[in-house]
Amino acid sequence: MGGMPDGEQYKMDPLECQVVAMFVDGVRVLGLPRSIGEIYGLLFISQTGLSLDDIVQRLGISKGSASQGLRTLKSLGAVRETDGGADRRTYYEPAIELKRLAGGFIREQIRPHLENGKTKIDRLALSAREIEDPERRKFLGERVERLENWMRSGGRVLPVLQKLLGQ
Amino acid sequence: MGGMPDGEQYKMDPLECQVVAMFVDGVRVLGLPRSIGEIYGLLFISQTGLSLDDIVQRLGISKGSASQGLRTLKSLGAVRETDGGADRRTYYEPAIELKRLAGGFIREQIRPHLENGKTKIDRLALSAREIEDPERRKFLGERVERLENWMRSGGRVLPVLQKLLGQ
DNA sequence: TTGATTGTTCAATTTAGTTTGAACTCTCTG
DNA sequence: CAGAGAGTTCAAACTAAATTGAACAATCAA
Repeated sequence: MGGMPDGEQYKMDPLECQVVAMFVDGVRVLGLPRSIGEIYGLLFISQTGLSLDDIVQRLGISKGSASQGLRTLKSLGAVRETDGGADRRTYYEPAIELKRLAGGFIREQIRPHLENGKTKIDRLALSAREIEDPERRKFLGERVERLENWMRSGGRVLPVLQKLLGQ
Repeated sequence: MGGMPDGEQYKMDPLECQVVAMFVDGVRVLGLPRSIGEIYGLLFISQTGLSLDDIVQRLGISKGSASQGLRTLKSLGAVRETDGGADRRTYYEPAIELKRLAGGFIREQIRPHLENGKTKIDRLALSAREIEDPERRKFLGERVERLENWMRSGGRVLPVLQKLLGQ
């Protein structure tokens, strides 16, 4: 009789909220959606793996959001699945080694853009060579070269980054 | 009689459009608004400095957007102003050294978040020490330590990054 | 001082991106 | 095979962020 209404029993405590809010801020810098930060933050501060339903309950977000967020986190290598034993559910745990997190982010979010950029610059270089006016053509050639330099620098930096972050 | 309608005479040519589109993509990765990419891209591919009105005309964006975009680019050190001689207008030119661009971005966008994160972790560490349950307290202490490590790594990486990008 | 020109500000609007939730698939159990 | 539980999908609703544009400030010239 009486007692706590359904849905109240899984709320996060203030400290957990603090951590979740911190990660929400953190992922915004990386250009990822809020829910990703919430989910990772909750996992980060939880002592045991959590199921999709646990996450939905504690964060008060929809199953759809949680499912999509977990998919992204998996693709980034930021969470891993563990089999719940007898239970039919999947449980999720966070990867907490910076090396792994940074590696996943670089692989999934940065490298593709670098590749893409290189392709675009190649196309640009072709267009630039077609320009009639020699002075303009020379200028464009210099700019294209500059862009190619930027890309080379980017390519050189990433492995160093990963190395430094890998402890 | 006849002739080109007003507003047509300053449109960008296809190659300029290509470059602008490339930079629009580029800045999105950095979490900056589209207009920033458009403006920087246009300046990057222009042989002479451009006034605010030039930018408005060629990109077909509002004066407000151009003004705000230029402010951000200035704060990032990505454009510099040149005085238009007799002209009362200010002209803008792009900074094209990767070192300068990366340095500005790190200073304006990354460092502040790192500082902010450190503050939040300090507060978190205090909260964590108040927890009654010793097992939970120990776990939280470990997580906080992990966060502090991440921040330290971040702090170490930035100078190296700048060095590598500085040619 | 008045009018013209350049650039800024910010409330309202528009756009882009995220979240929801109902419908669906898959798999397991009895 | 029917039904229940777990998880996914995606169109629609919602929210956050960028852009517009009109009013405003600042500066200069006559």
